[in-house]
Amino acid sequence: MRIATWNVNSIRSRIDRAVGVLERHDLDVLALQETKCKDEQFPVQRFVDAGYEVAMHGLNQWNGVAVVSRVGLDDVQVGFEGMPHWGEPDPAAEARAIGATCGGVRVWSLYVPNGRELGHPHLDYKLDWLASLRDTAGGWLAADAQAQICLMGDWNVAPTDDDVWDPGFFVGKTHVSPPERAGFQGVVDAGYADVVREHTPDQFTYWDYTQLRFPKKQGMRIDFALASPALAARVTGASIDREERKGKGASDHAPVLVELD
DNA sequence: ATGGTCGGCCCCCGA
Repeated sequence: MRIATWNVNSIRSRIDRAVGVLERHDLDVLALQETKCKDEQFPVQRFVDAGYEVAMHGLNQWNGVAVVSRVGLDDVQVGFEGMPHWGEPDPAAEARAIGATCGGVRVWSLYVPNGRELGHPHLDYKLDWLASLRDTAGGWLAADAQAQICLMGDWNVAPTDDDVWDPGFFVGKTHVSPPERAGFQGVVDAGYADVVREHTPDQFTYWDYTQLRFPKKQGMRIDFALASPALAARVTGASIDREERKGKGASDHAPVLVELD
């Protein structure tokens, strides 16, 4: 089984590339973030034509998440228990998390709040969001230690200084601050392991569109697949599809892929 | 080379 996560930065503008990713990597499941469209605008048929089912949740031109699967798509759930919201009274309205059971694996597509800037209320929202995820996902493992769960998506956190091209550049910026790193670590401490890093040393997943960041290799590692112990035991490999970042019409993120036995 | 932001309720905001 092969699963992946990708911040697609608008599914409508990149549907050809998305189908290409599925087929090139022979993926069973793909978690998408920043779909940037309402559900009725989602190009579902293109995935159906390629042999996949889709569960999505997006209410506006921001955010938006989806799970694409060809190995079943059961028990779809939008948001998680206690998920904080921003602006909208309905937690589901933020469209930042969707989960489904695919081929026996509980897959979550997550789009962690960006935080905007240090001191901004949105950063508090981000930290609250990560804390709620930690508590809820930790609870799933407390209820079933053998659960096969993958929390994957755009975490908007670079957990170590090795995960940014120049730590000096990021002093005073979001994504690297101690509270954000603690928020990420909290989910790890709740029992979820990054199963990609060991297979992709010194690789980034995101390069800003500006300043020629990609050709200059000035990126960040902020997209992760965190697996429960039972699922982590099945991982046989992982990779980051840097090729997908190349050329006209690329997302600013690269797909992150995980192979399971 | 991969190339000088990009996407979307689009001239401004969020990432």
